[in-house]
Amino acid sequence: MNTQSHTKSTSRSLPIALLRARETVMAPVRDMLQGIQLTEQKWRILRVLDEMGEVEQSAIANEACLLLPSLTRILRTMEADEQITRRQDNRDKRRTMVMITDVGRQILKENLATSLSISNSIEAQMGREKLDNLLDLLEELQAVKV
Amino acid sequence: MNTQSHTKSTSRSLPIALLRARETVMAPVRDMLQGIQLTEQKWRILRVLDEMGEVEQSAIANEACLLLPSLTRILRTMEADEQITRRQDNRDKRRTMVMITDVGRQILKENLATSLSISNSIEAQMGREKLDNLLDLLEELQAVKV
DNA sequence: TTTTAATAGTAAACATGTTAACTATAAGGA
DNA sequence: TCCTTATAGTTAACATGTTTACTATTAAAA
Repeated sequence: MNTQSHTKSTSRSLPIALLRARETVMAPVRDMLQGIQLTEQKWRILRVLDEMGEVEQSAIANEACLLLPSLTRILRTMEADEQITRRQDNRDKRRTMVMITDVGRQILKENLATSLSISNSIEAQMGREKLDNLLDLLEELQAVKV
Repeated sequence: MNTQSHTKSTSRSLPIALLRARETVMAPVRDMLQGIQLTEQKWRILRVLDEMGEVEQSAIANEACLLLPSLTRILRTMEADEQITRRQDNRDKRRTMVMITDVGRQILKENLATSLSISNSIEAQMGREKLDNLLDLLEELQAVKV
């Protein structure tokens, strides 16, 4: 008898189930990104910036689910690659405002079709209803206070 | 109009929703682990080993959702800390068999209660039914071929 | 106002994620 | 058997995750 015989088996463990599910979804996205020298994180950042316009770094971190120290490093290379621009905010000099560039937008544009076809493939196999159900449950889980 | 106006907003994006949900679930687990100098990955490895007995590294990687190069490094420190043992398999000398030690089991034992109370707290707030529903959907998503 | 506390971001250190190249061993086919 | 291919694992290099400590600036309290 093992130590955790009273616990859920790892196969029915929420953290691992979330991890595995994410692996499945991200595998084809990573294939796409590898072709264009972009990491999953940079892709998320570009999408958030395109969606939100010029925003401060904390907002990006929040939306793209990254910690600020990681973001600092990633934005440094993205700025060097001219995918984004950064400038100090005038009102609050602690803030750095970040914006996507045309280069960044071009990357999104060029990969939109592939990205969409991946989503569509998942939707086709799971069904719209189940997918919505899943997203609702995930949103609810996020809101839990542990 | 932004580039991805035809795409799902990031808030309704499956990869980010999975990431966020995982953050919520793992936050209290990380708090627990930080107190005992253990990373989330080492915790997963100990649980898998306790559950599966002596297994080869590929099996651990598979179960704990880790890549072999990561596992190689992590097991090296866990072996030094005497939480696991490793030995070459006689039949197939390519394989390394890994086993949890008493030290490792003790760590699990000492944190079982906390781990359980975290699970229970989530279950209490989401409800058993929804949680099962979520786990089923995640399992189904994992099985999708993209 | 002066002090104190909070916020935004960076730096450093160490662990893990990720890919590619490599070694050793085993399995299969000619 | 010899050659080829596949498998298990390691190493190296670079990117990100994670925590702690730090700077600069702003807000709030005394």
